[in-house]
Amino acid sequence: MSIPQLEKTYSPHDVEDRWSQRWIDAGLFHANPTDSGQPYSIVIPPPNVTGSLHVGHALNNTLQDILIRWRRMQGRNTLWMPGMDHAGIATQNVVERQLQAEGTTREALGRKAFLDRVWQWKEKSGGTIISQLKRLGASCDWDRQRFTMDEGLSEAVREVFVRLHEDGLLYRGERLINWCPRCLTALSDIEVEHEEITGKLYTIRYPLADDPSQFLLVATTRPETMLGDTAVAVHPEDERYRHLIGKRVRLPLTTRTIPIVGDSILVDREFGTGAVKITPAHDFNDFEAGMRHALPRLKIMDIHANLRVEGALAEPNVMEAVEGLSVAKARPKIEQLLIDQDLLEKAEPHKMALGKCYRCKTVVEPLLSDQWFVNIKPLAEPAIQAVEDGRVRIIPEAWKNNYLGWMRDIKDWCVSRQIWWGHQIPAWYCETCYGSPFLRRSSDGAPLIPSDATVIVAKTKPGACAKGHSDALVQDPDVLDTWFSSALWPFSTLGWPQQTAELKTYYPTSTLVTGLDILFFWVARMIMMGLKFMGEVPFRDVYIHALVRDAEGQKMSKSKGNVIDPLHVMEQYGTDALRFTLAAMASPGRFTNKIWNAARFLLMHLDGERAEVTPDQRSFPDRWILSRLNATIRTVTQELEEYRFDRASSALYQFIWHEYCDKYIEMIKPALLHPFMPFITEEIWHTLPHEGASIVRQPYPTARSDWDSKEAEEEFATVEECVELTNLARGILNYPAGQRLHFKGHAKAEQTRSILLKHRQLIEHLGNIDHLMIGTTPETTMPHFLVLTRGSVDMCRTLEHMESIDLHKAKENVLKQIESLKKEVGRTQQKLGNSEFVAKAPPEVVTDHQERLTRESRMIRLFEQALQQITLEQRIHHST
RNA sequence: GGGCGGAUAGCUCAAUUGGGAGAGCGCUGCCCUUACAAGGCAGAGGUCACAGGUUCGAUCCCUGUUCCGCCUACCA
Repeated sequence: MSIPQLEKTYSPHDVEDRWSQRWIDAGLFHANPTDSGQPYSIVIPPPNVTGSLHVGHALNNTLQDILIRWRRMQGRNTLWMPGMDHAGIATQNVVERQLQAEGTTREALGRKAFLDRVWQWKEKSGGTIISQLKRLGASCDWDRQRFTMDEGLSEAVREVFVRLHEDGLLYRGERLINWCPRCLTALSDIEVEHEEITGKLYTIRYPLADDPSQFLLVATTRPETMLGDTAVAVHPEDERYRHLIGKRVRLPLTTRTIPIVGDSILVDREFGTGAVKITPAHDFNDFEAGMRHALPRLKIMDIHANLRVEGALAEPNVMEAVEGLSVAKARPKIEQLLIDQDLLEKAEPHKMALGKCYRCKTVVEPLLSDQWFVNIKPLAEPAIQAVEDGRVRIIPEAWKNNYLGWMRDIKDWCVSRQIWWGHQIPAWYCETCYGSPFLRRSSDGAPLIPSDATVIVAKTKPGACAKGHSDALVQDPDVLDTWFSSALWPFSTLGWPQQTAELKTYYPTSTLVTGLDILFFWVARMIMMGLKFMGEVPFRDVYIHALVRDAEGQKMSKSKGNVIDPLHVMEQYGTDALRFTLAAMASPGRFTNKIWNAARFLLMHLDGERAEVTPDQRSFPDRWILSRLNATIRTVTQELEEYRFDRASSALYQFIWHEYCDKYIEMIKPALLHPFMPFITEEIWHTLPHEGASIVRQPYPTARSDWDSKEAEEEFATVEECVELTNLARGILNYPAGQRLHFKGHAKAEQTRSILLKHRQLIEHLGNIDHLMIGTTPETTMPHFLVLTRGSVDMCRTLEHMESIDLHKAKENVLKQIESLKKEVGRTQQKLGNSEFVAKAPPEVVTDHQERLTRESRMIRLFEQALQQITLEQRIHHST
């Protein structure tokens, strides 16, 4: 039977398309809870339904796939659960932009029609990233794909919401929250990005009410909010201001007076003037201070962050100047008005942090509104414990402290969002009980539920309220934070709240693979929710991988235009090349071709029947490479256990390229490499003699002790030493690379001599040697030999073909060698001359230095002889 | 402001318990040697950020400094 041959170069595209489809058709990635094998499961970090594959996804999913394929080949009952996230704000933004292009808005469409529209979009083009993940070779169980807005997962969301509420871990209330004036929704604390900017610190004169000739100097970075001031605070122990506490100041630009209060928490005596204005409705600290002093909250901004100062009793010209303006536009107006009234003491440059929406980078404003919050401390406590006692391992461990620090200082989680795309909050209010219809929000017509309306939380719409009214129940118009549903992902995807076989088999999952950027957004919340609702951690190991950065170390982002498109890399070099590069952080392209050609070479030489041969019947090169293969199997397996993808890949690279390709070309074992490079290994595996339908389910190689061969490895080391010495001699004497030469080898020990005799032909072949003589004494007789030494062997080089070498250059090379050797000898001698070193260093270190000295000295002597020989040759050469 | 991590070859990074620092890419030179020029062989290139300390000996341990990154924070 003829053996199929490979094409001259590897063509990734055909191979990848073919195998992707066959793997899926054959159901090779499908997991079954009743299958044998210890379960191994991973839930995918669900990509946004709007997303497309970027290099971060490629890295994240490559690493997961390596783990999954490896464990599957090890015979584990392996599940990789795929799916997508509905990404509330991001997705809503996408569809709203489409509407804008069509000249309409979501408000014009109405909630129902808008949501239909989003679903339509999702069905049509929402799954781009899934097909891209398939192209990456991700061996997910695609039959089980989930979406956070699926009915099952939505049920889980409602269940969790109701139970949290029953347990007093969820409440609704009016608080100051982070508000994005562009997305028109509340954000949680961690959805705000802080950016350091240089603003101005304004010092403003607030006249005392009972003596307007006297001023209290107040420092602020946000002068426009002064219209909402309801007090000024000083430190109660500050001698400068103590006597003013209880008095009032006239609030500039308004007709109001406000009290001076003493507050040791808010006021830092060292900063600014030591007096600070309090604006409880527009600043988080001031909100707290306002509570302490029972101050009124005066709202002066609308949801677009435009000034609405009706209630502020602003002076008419002030009102006229700033009403309806954005913060950015109002600030210089206020500054000018203060200057006009001679109330601005100074304005100095000042560094400060500015909060921006992580989705759209709009400046967020603290805004007073009714929102839903998760009472997080009782959930955080067990989640801290789980990491502290190691039920969840964070790898690398350096991030553990990061997690613990954040969790210990965690704040209540604002989970309501004022958008439409998402899980609508399962809470109802009775307008009949309330006594009047709820107001309609001006922006979108949704009901504006007052803080004091009685709330009914239930999984489905109740038939009637507690008092039996059934005709005017209104559902909360808000939806939940996207991360609320993704926090449930490890168990909601497995069927919870139903007690499914999947849940029983695959929960807790084995490993979570993610980037650091969502440690708090997602990982921490999954741990909290998993412990609360499953009574067990959601995963054993969290592996946190690096974020992919560009040449300047910047995060990649579309707006910076510094993204590497993984699809482009796959196009150019193939998927396996991308995967291996990401795993190893090596450079792309070459490795696949190397493997391809090694396999090609093998196939050219494969013929006849292949019988199983025991190791001791094998040839020397066979025994050596098997022993090295064994070592590689052990290393790769060990490194994968420890999530050292980089070291595992470099071990594979080292073995395949340098040991297998460079030194041994007679056989191949692609299976070990399969998890890293699934396509090319599958393709090669099928051309090789094999049993079974796919490499995907082949047993992962394990080291077998009968392949270990210390003798073969030692013998090969000697062979290599000889070859390296001949190469060195070639280099020094600058012979052309291809020229075949004579050498004479001398072994210092009888055992080494027999190795040389045994492998004479191999050395001749690898060293491109015409004839290797093996002598008993090194030939140092002038003028015929150059002798080099290393470890156990001397190599003598007959000085022949002198016409083809540059003697002058050779001399230079030898002198250079001598020079550097002498330097080393000097250092070694100095050390050995130090009596303290000899006395205190461990004996083996001293011995090592002595041996080094002997070796180095001998090499100098040999090179000096060589120098004489060359000089002599030069003379002969000249005289002829 | 606080915390964490980092600074090693031109670039990206290794070096597990303190005893002459390595790889990949890039660079230089020589080779199209029938598996592979996306290749082979050889080579150059490092005050291990800086200053002290401990030690016979420090890239490694300790202290301080500088610079960079990330997280976090209410100096208005």
